[in-house]
Amino acid sequence: MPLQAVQPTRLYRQIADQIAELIASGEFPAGSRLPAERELAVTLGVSRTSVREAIISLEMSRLVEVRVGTGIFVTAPGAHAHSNGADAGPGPFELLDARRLIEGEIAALAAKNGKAEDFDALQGSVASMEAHLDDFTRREEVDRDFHLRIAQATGNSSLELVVEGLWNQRAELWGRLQHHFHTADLASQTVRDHAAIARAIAARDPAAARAAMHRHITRV
Amino acid sequence: MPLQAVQPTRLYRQIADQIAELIASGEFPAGSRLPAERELAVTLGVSRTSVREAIISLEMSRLVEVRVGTGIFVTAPGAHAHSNGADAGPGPFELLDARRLIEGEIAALAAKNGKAEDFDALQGSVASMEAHLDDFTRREEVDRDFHLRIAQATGNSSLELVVEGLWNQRAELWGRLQHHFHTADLASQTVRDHAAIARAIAARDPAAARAAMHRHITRV
DNA sequence: TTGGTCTGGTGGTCCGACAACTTGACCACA
DNA sequence: TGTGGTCAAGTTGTCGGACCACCAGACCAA
Repeated sequence: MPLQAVQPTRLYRQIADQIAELIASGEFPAGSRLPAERELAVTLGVSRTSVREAIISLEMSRLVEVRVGTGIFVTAPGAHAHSNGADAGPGPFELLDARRLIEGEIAALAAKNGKAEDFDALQGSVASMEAHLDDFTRREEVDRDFHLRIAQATGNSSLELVVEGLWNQRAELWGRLQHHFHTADLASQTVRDHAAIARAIAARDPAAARAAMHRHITRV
Repeated sequence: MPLQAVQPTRLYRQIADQIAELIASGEFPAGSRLPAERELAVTLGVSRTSVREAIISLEMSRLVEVRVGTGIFVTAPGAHAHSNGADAGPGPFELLDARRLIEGEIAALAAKNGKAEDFDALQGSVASMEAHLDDFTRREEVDRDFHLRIAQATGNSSLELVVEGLWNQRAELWGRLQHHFHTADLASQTVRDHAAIARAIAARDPAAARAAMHRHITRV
């Protein structure tokens, strides 16, 4: 197994992850106020600058809303319905259904068309996720990357764009969703699922690949 | 019209927008390096802190990639090609392959889940195309509309977005492709194909719907 | 009751400093 | 020749402190 690249973990990401997890765990319910930036900085033992950067990244993910002079608030689910009005967007179950259908077929096609280097890349992605089991943000990136690589393995860049679109839908959903189940259990389950999918694809078994992908997404 | 609420514009937002526009306009091509943070700060007449916050927001949007100790780079990976003219993007055959795979499955699902009103809409779309056989632009619209309605018939708005994405890819392709075969023959063949697909879906026959869609796209 | 003022707390921005890192040039040694 | 070490310049990362604008609530006077 080749060595994998390491990269420095930036502080603001760790902070953002911690806060995101607290929100997900219900420590900070939707609509509640977070501690002040200065207070967070002292509590976390970092500078206010870093806290601010973390808050901005959370704001970008629509997890949090900053009100000048007042405080930082956990985004309430129905908050931006007013500005968007009619555009409800697809629900999480629709998205998962769509992914099961499409990514299942793509996995099958990847098993048929994939090349050795694609299989290696998938294997590497699984290993990378295993190595970052406790890094929430990193895990999300690797997860997305894994599914994109499968699409890449089909040799069809159009399909790659389709999968990218699906993940963008997912990102949009993220802001509207209140709770997030991100336990250690689920993370390791995801790793196992990914490994199974990678195996089926590498074995060039389209039916097994499709089935493994279906199982994976159903479980999610 | 009553007064509308004003909101304070935060600096990092304005900066991020400016940089994003420069990237979109090709001023900073994919893969190129942005000026250093300090330099940007001087150029924009703001503090480095604000520039950093803007960069983080761009990083969150995957528009930009920060390499510690080296610089800030416009995200380049060979995946997509919107702003970069040199990059090939998906070819027409890739796109058709992708459409055959995905729209085939969607047609099958539409046959399973579709409602009577969906079938009517499809039927209406076919009739509309028949009525505008010699109007090129109108035909294109109806064609796109037909495929979108099928996705709609699945009752899954996520899939609708996927099909929309595929047609956007197609639109982009046209910008690069000069000529098109648009004979009267092909037009009437398309009408017949669409009619066959609509029939199969209305008959709630998933296998037939998938097969009809495959035949249609293969012919194109 | 109404409107003004004050006050404490909050986020927004700026500045200067230093640490950690990357890169390339240069140099000593085998 | 080339291998590895050292150094310097430039970059992002983090820090602490400072000041400003803004918000909310308390308080007060007409």
